[in-house]
Amino acid sequence: MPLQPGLNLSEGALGPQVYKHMRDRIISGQITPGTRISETEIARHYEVSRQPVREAFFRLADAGLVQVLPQRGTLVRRISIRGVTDARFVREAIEADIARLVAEDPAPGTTERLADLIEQQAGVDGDAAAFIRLDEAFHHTLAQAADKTFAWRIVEEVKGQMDRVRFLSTRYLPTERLVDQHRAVLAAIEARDPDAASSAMRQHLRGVLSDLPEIARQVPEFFEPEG
Amino acid sequence: MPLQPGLNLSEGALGPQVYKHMRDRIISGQITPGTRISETEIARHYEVSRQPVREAFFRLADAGLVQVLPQRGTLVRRISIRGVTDARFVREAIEADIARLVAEDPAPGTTERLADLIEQQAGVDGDAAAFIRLDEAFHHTLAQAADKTFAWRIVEEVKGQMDRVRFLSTRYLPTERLVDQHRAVLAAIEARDPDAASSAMRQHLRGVLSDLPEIARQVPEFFEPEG
DNA sequence: TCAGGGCTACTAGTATTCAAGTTTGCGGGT
DNA sequence: ACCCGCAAACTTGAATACTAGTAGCCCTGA
Repeated sequence: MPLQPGLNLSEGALGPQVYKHMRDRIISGQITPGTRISETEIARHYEVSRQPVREAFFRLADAGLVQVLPQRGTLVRRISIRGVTDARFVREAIEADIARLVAEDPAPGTTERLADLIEQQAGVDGDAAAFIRLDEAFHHTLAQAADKTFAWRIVEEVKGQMDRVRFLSTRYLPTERLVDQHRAVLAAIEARDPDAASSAMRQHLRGVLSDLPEIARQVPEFFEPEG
Repeated sequence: MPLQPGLNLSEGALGPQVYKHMRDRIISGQITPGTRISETEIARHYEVSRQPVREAFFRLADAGLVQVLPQRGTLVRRISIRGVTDARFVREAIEADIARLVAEDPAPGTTERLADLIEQQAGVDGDAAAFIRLDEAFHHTLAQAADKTFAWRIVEEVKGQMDRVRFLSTRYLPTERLVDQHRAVLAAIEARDPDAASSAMRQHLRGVLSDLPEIARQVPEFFEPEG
């Protein structure tokens, strides 16, 4: 008899479950930025005690998704343009090097798997969540091919900030262009051209946020007031 | 009437204080890797309740410094060669790009500050902790000059694994060579040569761990058995 | 009407208690 | 002497109780 909203039961610790759930809700925009949430409120919602919720909040705060104000409350951070571009910087640095490594020596089966993912992406139409999932799979596959699972953890940690923006641009996601960019990365890898792979990845990750200013203009209430 | 070992009082939350303290103790090798520690034990030691200690343990686990085994105990992770090189990979990717940015457009006063730090480093003799502190200041200054404080947070998170090794090589720290590498980075920046700055940084960060295998051979009990 | 002060309701931080699972060691039986 | 099994003493996970501090509201007084 767990709970009504998501689902928690005796399969694994509660803290991480709450974290994942809250993280998804924030990144996907189900919780409006600026909303004030409280530990007790969330605890009631999931029908657990404050303890696991606190753990989740810590990690969310580390990820920059919420802001804890002692004795005052916790609120969902608005998207900071600065924060998003900073996240992109880190991600670009890491993934450019990963692409380089893969191009130098691709693990067997890598190119096939990447090509398959790209095809699936080309077939997606309109479903932003599905596309983002496939996009994540593409990048994750590259990281695995380079045998850099730890680096991928860092990327994941940072990626959330970028995905928040991408969920906002649901209808405007230029999937065509993104798929082409993935193709460019794959082509460079197949050509065993590390420099090309690296720069294709950089171009891709910069392009992902090309419409950031436009989105910030359209939904200003989701964004931190400019500094 | 706080406590005997470190010091905690009514200035800030206890959790972060415990985290910092434990982190330092682990990174500097004061707690032997493989040691089993328990929340209650540490709580008694700091004369606080288990709650803040738990928070600290979470973050230490995230940083890969401890391993929490439910219902069994928590133990200080041994140094994993794989983990250290993975950390270096991430750090190299980020800091190479930072060095590139700084070389493209150094903030005013940057080169002077870097030169000053290098001089201080050259003067250090034998004191590993002091040298590591100055080394950190050098890299931190670069990050600030590139206006990448967020990226620096990631670097810090990852740096711990590398510093553990460096603390072990107290006497063998080739400070001369490291200072020279810093000079190379600075020279590239002063020459406004982004490519040179980037590759000098990469070379530096790879060199830092050149004696890693040797150290692992000398103090095998600090290291994870090879996979 | 407006300004000031105190009270109340709510927040997160901390401490304490309870629960569930694992390890360890002792003791009896073979 | 050895092995099996049970029980007690740990461990962390979760829930509850308590503390301290903030903010906002209402009431009072001018």
